[in-house]
Amino acid sequence: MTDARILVIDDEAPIRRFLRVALEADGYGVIEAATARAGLASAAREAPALVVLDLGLPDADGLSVLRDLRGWSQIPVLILSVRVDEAGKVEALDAGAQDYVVKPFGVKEFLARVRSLLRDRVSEIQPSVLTIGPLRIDAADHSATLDSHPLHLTRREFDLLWMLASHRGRLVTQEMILKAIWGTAHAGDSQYLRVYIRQLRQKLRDDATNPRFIMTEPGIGYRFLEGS
Amino acid sequence: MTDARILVIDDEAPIRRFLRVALEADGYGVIEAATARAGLASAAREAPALVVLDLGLPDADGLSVLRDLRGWSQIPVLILSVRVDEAGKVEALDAGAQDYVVKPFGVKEFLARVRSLLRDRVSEIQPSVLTIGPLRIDAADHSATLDSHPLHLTRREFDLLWMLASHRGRLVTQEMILKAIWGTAHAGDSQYLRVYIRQLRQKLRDDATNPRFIMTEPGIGYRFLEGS
DNA sequence: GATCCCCTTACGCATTCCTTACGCCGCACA
DNA sequence: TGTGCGGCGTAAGGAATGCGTAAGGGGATC
Repeated sequence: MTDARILVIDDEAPIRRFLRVALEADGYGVIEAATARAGLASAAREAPALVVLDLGLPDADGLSVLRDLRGWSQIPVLILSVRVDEAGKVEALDAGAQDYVVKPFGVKEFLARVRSLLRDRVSEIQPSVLTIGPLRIDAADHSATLDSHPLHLTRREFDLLWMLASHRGRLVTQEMILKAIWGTAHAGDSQYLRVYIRQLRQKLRDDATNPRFIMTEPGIGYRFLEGS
Repeated sequence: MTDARILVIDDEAPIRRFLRVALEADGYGVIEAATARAGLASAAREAPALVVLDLGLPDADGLSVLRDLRGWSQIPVLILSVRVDEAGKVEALDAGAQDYVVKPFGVKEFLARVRSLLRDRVSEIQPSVLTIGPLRIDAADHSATLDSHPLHLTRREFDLLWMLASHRGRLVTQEMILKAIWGTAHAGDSQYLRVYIRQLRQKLRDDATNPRFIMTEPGIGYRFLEGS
């Protein structure tokens, strides 16, 4: 039915498994993350169509995950929580969540809410494999090939490539990239970016002054050029 | 805060009044309809930003209103209902509703859900692209074209162009521009302005004495002329 | 213990920004 | 009609910033 991928951020393995089974039965791909840190990293690397976020994470306040995410992404977020009080709901929704479901919940309602969230955004859903000219990028197994030859990319390099390529044609600001890959605390360290952009370009056999792939937008950020 | 108008379709006058008071307190305009028929007519006539639909209407099944609406409109719909069972929720959400709130409900949560639904549509309402005659300016892209030819603008030049063009037709004082682009500390350095106005005009092929775009208002500021 | 990856620093170069200088025009005033 | 003045437009050069590039240290992994 659909190849939309959904990121589930929850520290409890049974709940993750429960959600995985339910979502996969509806035809979605599921990515799991057990911690806030891993969840944010996955959100940046995988560009899922939806994030299901449990607020009861051990390593960080769930809302801080949401706020961090909203610093660089508009991916819709469905919150799971045991809190039934209004203040908690209001806080989460105002922090940028699209929906809020109280545990325990019915799986049919949950799936219906997921369908509703994804329905209006079908056109924005990223496939897990991008093909741009001679370049092929697979988010599922973090591999990339250029002219059918495998590219040996490090994690940071792949994250950066995916971030740019999944926004192909559009401008991506330095701040967005830094927040997504290095975290909000490093939003000003643009030097990181220059170093990794350089390494990426080298592996893509790209030229900074006459780029095939990564175009610099001086003072703003970068843009991945659209393949013909 | 906002001038979005919300259509409330509910047959019970006290509930309509209750919702009106709450929504207006949050700065929305409210349109009331007491029947399915009147609600659909209002939705078509007023093009509200959001529809709040109570399923317990006397003259028609609430879901039929929703399905009718979805036949010709993508206005987001928030459902109110007394039904707590999953089947009812699933049916409504799958019929095209964006959210489903069970009565009785907390007004704070309700308002937060309204904000959430309207938040995502702001970008659609407020486009980042200006088109003025042969000139096209895209704020999200930081790009501009003149007669379909790309303009190579520096950051300052683009900021200045956007400042003027987004106030098209209206007078913009030197002080406003200087404070916005160079900061309050440079509110008196009108020489900056003259230099960058000059560069902008050059790139826009504009003539200071007989301008197509940027008209000087001596002693006060500048005005971006309206395209015909 | 070797390798790989990430972070960090340094430096040259190009672009952009700021700053200064000067000419023109209209206006006021004599 | 001449003169001074203020505001604007224009030109050019030095300062500052931002980008690309190279290289090396520290820590994790195997």
